[in-house]
Formats: sequence, structure tokens, C-alpha cells
Amino acid sequence: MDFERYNARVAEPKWQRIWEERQVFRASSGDPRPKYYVLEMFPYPSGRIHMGHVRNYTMGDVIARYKRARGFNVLHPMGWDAFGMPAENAAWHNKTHPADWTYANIASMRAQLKSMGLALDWSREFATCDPSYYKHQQKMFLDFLAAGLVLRKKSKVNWDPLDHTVLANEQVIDGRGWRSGALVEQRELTQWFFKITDFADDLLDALGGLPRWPEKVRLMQANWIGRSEGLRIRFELAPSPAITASEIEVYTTRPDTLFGAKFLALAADHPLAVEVARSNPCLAGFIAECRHGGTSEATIETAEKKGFDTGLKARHPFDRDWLLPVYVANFVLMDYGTGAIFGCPAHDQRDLEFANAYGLGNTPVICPGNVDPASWGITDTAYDGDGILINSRFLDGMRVAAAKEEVSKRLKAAMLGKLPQGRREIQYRLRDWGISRQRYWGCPIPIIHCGGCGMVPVPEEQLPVELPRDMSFDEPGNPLDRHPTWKHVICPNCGSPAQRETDTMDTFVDSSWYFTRFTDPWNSREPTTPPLVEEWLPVDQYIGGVEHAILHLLYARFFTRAMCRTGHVGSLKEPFDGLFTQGMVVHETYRDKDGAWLLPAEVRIKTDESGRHAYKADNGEEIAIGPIEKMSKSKKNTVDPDDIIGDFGADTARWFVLSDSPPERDVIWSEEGAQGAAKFIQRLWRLIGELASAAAPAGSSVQDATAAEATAIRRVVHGSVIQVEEDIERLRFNRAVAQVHDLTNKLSAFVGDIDTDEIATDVRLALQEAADFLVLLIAPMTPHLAEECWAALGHTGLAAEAPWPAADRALTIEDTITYPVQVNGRKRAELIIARDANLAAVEAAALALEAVQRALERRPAKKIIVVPNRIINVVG
RNA sequence: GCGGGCGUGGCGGAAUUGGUAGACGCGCCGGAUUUAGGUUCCGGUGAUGCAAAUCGUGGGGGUUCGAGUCCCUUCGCCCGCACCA
Repeated sequence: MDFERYNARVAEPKWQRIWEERQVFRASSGDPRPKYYVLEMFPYPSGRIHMGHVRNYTMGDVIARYKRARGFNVLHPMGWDAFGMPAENAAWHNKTHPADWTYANIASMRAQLKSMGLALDWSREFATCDPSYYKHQQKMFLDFLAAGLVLRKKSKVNWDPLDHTVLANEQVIDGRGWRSGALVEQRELTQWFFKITDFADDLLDALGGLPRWPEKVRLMQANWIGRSEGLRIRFELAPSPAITASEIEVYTTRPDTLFGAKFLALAADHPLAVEVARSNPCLAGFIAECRHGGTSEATIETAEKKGFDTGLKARHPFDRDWLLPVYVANFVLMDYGTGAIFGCPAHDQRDLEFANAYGLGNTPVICPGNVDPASWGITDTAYDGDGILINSRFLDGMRVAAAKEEVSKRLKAAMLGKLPQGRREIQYRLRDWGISRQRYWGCPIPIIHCGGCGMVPVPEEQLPVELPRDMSFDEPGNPLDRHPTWKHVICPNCGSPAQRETDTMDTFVDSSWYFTRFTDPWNSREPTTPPLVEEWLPVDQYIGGVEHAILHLLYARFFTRAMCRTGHVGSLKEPFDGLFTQGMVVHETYRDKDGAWLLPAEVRIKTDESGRHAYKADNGEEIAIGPIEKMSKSKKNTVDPDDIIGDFGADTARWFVLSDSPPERDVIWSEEGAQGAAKFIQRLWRLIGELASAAAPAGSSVQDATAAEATAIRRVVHGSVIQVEEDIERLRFNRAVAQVHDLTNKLSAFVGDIDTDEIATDVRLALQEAADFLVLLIAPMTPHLAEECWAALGHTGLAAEAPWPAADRALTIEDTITYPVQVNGRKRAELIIARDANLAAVEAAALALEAVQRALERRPAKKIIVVPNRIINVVG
């Protein structure tokens, strides 16, 4: 065997072929081993994989391979999140059909992923744009509809008045349509919604049962759901010719501040505002102004607080003679609460700014507990903390919580008309999930609109409703709507002419259940096979970017509940037991003297004592090294995984992305680092060769290794196994890498010290074990190299199928302990003493040390603290 | 504004969760091998100091035998969410 140079270019495809031929990574159900489901968020087939994919899939692969070695029946599948806008954009730009574009991308990305040597069960692969996938999604839509989990209602969209098309938020650039440049308007469309709010409480409460999720993600979801407990309060209106209504209902979480109220404010779309506007052109103008500028939060955010006095007056619920002005305000949202608020400037910052702008007054009603009420007055910023009620009649002297109770109690007792004035209510920030998209490249919504029968579900035997193939994409708008024949159908109910729904589903729907489909992608009749879902799910380890912390993960959790209710997932409640959100791959940026971005490949880096310098590769001109940023085409700071794999091999790329940075943080890709990883691959190969030539032949027993040298070697090796094991279990891949480096250094030193002519048999045996264990340790991370080494060491099976090395913990315990000895908290000496020495002996030995005596200046110690097996501190 | 996080050598980062600060890697310095470069191997590398030693985890204070870790305070940076009543 030639250990001169490891040739990844030859070895990697060879082992990939062998794994595939032997179907090593195919998972099967009904296996007696415990199951383990590893899943990385499946990729959008954009065309090429990027380093972020490499990092994501390498992490999952390490876990999959490690768990397999630990005796688990591992499911590690791959698929494609294949519907989406980029395919339609490509169709528009390049005149390619979205399907052709998508499937070509899938083909090239599949080849790229395969070149990474991932331990995937490719037999379960699917793309969400396959009719054989979306057929089941349509079935589930109908099941959800039947179960009352789907509704139709109006919602606002970004409308491009020139292109006559709905725009996604990302298609709105500075308030204008990305293609037409026209000013975007808000328009109401009737759309399909999933009733995610039905599960708001459960989705919130169940977060507590997800200890293996990052705290951060659970918090983000909790904030997104945004549960708040408050009170609906009905205010009587003073009679006015402009309106027919006699009251306004507001929602508040701060009923305690009711005596600090200075005004009421309505959303621009509030029915009462609209009604008053009919007889008030100025107000109508203001409302139109509020509607301008799109729906996106960013635009609202920057807007200045504006209002318009309707002239209406509302009576304070506790004092009929106290009249409050009613405004329409741009900061009140129609979608939240009742679309109307009462404003208390003293204790809400927005209300304060509004009241100041319109001179509406300010009366503080809550005084912080540690402040004398006599000295407490109007403040520059609203005070929203706890305290004692003041200026509030019967509430005076109460704390906030008690005042809330009291107001609630009294308003529930007070009647307005025939109903109580106040009603407790829990509100959520979470809104129902609008899934209608006016696009072609998505899953068609299986509904037929019939003039006589209304909305008719497409009968199950007619599914899938397939996307028509003959399309033109040279005009804006929804291509499906323009198709000459597709939407014209016969009503399945009454047989008269009817029309298909031409909206397609949000692509988040596709990714909300794919993890269940992987458990039985061959089921052509049903979306899932519930017993198989129950066998494999929940996903034990899910890995992906933190950018999906809210929407995707929340939708998937909703879908699991909805599928549970409709009988598709057995008793499964939560889809992902363990979640890990990995950081990005980032890279330096380079700009030449004209400010043009340069690719890393066009740059040479030199480092000396004065630091790093970058030079243009072609003419040597020095260029500026810019900040380290997320890899992006626009800044040209990208590295193509294909180039790295082609130059150094997949194992080098895998090793690099696992090294250095903790996986949840960003990792900086650098050319030096990639070189370093490649060198280390070669070093491992050479070390295995050296170990092999000194070692006993494979298959010999190590049981009788007794020489001190052999024990020392085994102690190091077994200790490393324990460390790497722990690091992989805890997803601390950077530490596992460091541990392997460390073991490599130590084994190199051993081999270097050994006189190869005179090696005791038990040392040979220890070295043989060291070689085997080292190979198995690196196998999850650099699987191709591991196979090559495994074969070179004389094993007949595959490293990928070998069990994880069994560490002997007893071996790692030495009979002596080396204590650091501190005097007054400062390390002065080391004490080597028998592990079984008693406390008095340890203390005496520590005090007897010359360095300790010197540090104590020969005076007696006041106190001595011995932390068993850890440290000794002498107090002088 | 609210919520969360972070701050350790030239750089990425370790630190047994209150117990030897700087593991491991990158870079750099010196040496060996080499015609040379690269590779490889050996040694060094927090600061000051000839040394003994002293200082050192953004700053200040505290708790403790002992603090990078806990508490208070302050400065700086990053991320998430938001006119959500």
C-alpha cells in the first residue's frame, strides 16, 4: 500500500460508487434497532450548491454517520423545495419553462451533493413540484377544508397597477414594482387562508416541551404568536349626523390607564372612519393617503405619526360627561384587536407622540412605586412600568394588576345597550396564514368555482390538478389565469360550465409536511402512511438556517397539528424534537482601486509581520481587503464548492466547514484555512501509514497489552474517543476537530519516538488499535479518507458500516493525580500524588512543597482547600 | 422602543459549567531537509522582563479560599421583532 499521497480525486468517486452499489445508507422500516431521523432543511434548486449548503449538509451527515455507527437505524433523506418565484423569473428572462429550469437545476445540484459523499438515502428523493407530491398536498388541502381549517377572506396585497399583478414584498423596491417601476398600491383580494390561529395557544404552550430547540428560536416564535390578555371596552358615542353607529369598541391591554385617556383613535380602514369620510372629503383624503405606500411594515415603520379628527366625541365609560375626541390615526392597525384604541399619552410612547402633535393633553395615572406621588408629573417618555394608581378616582392607591381587575369587573357589570361595556379577551399577534398566490409555479388549489354551486372541491379521483405545460411567460400577471383552456371546466356537482381556481399555494405549504412524506414517499394513494410517520417521527435532529426560525418552523408545527386532526400523522404532535440553527459561511471582500469587487480567485494574499495584504493575481497591484460578509454574488466573495472539491476533495471541504467556528456561529472561509484542511487530510493519511507499518496485523487481540508505553498510547486514544463522542453528541464539531488534531499530534510523537526495530508486541497491538480507532473517529467527518485508510489497514468491511469504537473508561483513569497547587488563588506548584491518597496526606504533601513554602514565606497556612481530583488552594 | 446575544492573543476560537486562562487551528519567527519555492519535520509564539517575577479575558466595583464564568454598574458591537394598543 502506498502511503505517499492520498489522491482524493480518485478515492472519493470510488467510495461513493461502492456506498451506492451496496445501498449502505438505505433506511428501512421495521428494523429492530432504535430509529434516528436526521434532516437538513431541503434546498431550493436554484442551480448550484453554495458553501452554506456544504456546511448544513456536512453537519447533518456527521450526525447521520455517527448515529449509524452507534447502532441506530438512521433515516437521512434528501429532496427539493422546488416551487417558487425564481423559476418563473427565469422563465420570463430566459424563455425557459419553469419545469425545465427546475429539473435541470435539480440534476446538477444532485450531482454536486453526491460529490460531497453524503450518507443519504437517495431512494426517497422527491421534488415538491412533482405531481406525485403535490397531488397529496391538494388532498390535504381538501381534508383541511372539510375539517374547517381553511377559510376565505379578504386581505391586502401589493398591487402593481401597470403590470396588473400582485407583488411579493421582495418585488416591491422603494414602494415601486420591480418590473414596471409603478407606484405600488394596496388592494384587497379574496384569498385562501389556513386557520393557524386556531392553534395559537397550543403552538405557544407546546414550545415549553421543546427543550432541544434553541432558546432563541422558541422566544422568537413566542413573540411572533404574541399572546396578550386584555379587555374590549365599548365607548358610547355622542350623537352625530355623520354616522349611524352609537358606539366604538376598543381593545386594550392597559384598562388600568383608563382615567389617563385623552383620545380614541381608529384605523384608516375602520368602518366608522369610512362612514364619516363619506360626508367629509378631507378625511377621505387622509384615509387614501394612509393606504398609499404599500402594506410592508418597513414603510409603516418610517412613517411619522399622523391623525385626523373625525369630529366625533366618545363618552368615557366611567363618566358620561367626559367626552374624548375620536381621531383616525395611521399607527392603528385594522388587523389587530378591534381596529380602535383609546390613547393614554402618559403611559404609551406612541400615544404620547400623537397627543403632543395634536395638543391632546397628558395626565399621569401611574406613579412608580419608589417615587412620591406628589413629585410625580408629566414625563418626557411614557412610563410603562408597574406602580400605584393616581388621578384615577376609585382606582387611586391600587397597583396596576389590581386596577386592571377592578376596571374589568366594573365594566363587565356596567351595561351599554343590552350588553356589558367590557369583555375580557385574549388577542394574538399571529394572523391566519394566507396561502393564495397569483402565480404559475406552485401547487394548484383544487377548487372549482361554479355559478350555481359556489365553491366545489375537485373530486379526489380527479387529483392531481396538474399545472398545464403549454404556457407563455412573456406577459405579467398570473399565467394560469390567462391560459386559454385550463381554467374552463365542468362543475363536478351540477355539470354546468365552471372555472378552476387559478391561485396556487404559497411554497411554504410544500415545505410544511415534506418531512412526513420522506417516511413513505412511495405511497401513491395517500400523502402519508400514518404508522410509518409514527415509526420515524419526530425528526430527532433538524438542521437549518436561523432565517427559518419563525415562518417555516411555525407552519410545519401547524401542519403537524392539522394533519393530526385529519388523520395523516397518527398521534404525532410536534415534528422536530431537536433543532439546530447553523451560522453562515462568510468571506472577506476585495475591491481594487476603482472600487470594483474581485473574486477570491483573482486575489493573492500575503501575510507578514505587518498583517495581511491582498494583491491582484494578474498584475500584483495591492488592493483593499474589505469587511467579512455573507457570501454573495454581488460582492463576489463567493467560493464555489465544485472548485474546492475539484482541487482538494470533498473531505477537505467537509473538514474545513466543521473546523474552527462553533457551528451556530458564522464560519469564515479562507484560502489558508482550505489549504490547511487539505494538508491535514494528507497528514492523517501519512500517520495511518506510519501506524500501520509499526502495528500488528489487523485482527490481532489487544487484550494483553501491558507495557507502560502501550498503556500510555491506549489511554490517549480511548480518551480521545470519549471526547469526540461527547463533542459530536453535543454538535460541537469544532471541538471534535480539535480533538482529532490533538490525537494526531500525540500519535505522531509516539510513532516518532519508537524504535521500529524493537517494538514490543503489546505496543504493536496498541498502535494497531490506535490506527483503527483514529480512522473510525474521522469517518463521520471525512468518510472517503476513512474508507481508504480502513481498507489499507486490512479490514474487509466498510468503515461506514463499522461500529463506533468502544472506549474503555477505566483505561483513562490514572492511578496518580496531578494537582495544581495554588497559594492565595495563584498557581505555585504541581503535586503528583496517588489517586487513593487520603485528604490529610494530600494536604501535608501540598504544604511540604518547596514552592508553596516559599510563597507562604515560611509562615503557617491559615486554611487549605482540596477539591478532590481537581485543585488545591492554600490560604496564607 | 421591546426581546435576545456577544466582548478572551495578530486572527478563528478553547476553558471539565466557580477550580492551572489561551486547548486546537490559522498566521508569524527560528532551525533542519531542498538547487530554489512549495511540501515535510523540529522548536518558539498573550504582554513586560536578562531572570525571578509581575500584569492579563472591554472599563469600574462586589461576592468567594478561588471569577473569563456569578452579582451590580458602565462602554461597545451584533441579531431578532415591532407603530400589536
